[in-house]
Amino acid sequence: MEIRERLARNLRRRREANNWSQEEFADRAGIHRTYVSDLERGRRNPTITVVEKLAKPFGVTASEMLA
Amino acid sequence: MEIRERLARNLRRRREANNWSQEEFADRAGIHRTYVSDLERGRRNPTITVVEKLAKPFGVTASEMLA
DNA sequence: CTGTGACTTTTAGTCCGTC
DNA sequence: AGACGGACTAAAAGTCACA
Repeated sequence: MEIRERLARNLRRRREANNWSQEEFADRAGIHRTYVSDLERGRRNPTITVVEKLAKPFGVTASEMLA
Repeated sequence: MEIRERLARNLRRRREANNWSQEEFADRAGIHRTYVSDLERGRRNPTITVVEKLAKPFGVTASEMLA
């Protein structure tokens, strides 16, 4: 699943760029810690509203998270 | 739900630009006709793999469908 | 051709952990 | 700090008959 990989890499890259742990990011994004872990490993197929939540702490759009 | 609206409009706009009925587009995308109807009215919260399916017939990326 | 309600199956997403 | 598992609930996937 190509697109999941792309999201996974974007997420991890941006989170590490901000020096946030998965847990800290999860809190900021309002999602669960274990879910962030799964997403970064491309194990999940999130909905677009979740992608929007992921985008918010970075101040980017959902579209950019999938680019 | 902001992002669902954005997807809905992009989808309808692009489908009509190609002069495809919902049914014809559904066939091309490999999803059900009524699901397309729901999506264009913002009634569904699709996963990113569905967004990818929607993007394919237009030859664009999933990211562009959410832009 | 498209909208809609109802429906069943599948999976998204949470929460408890351990390694 | 993060990977990973099990069990659970909420919601999405996917389809249909009919307006």
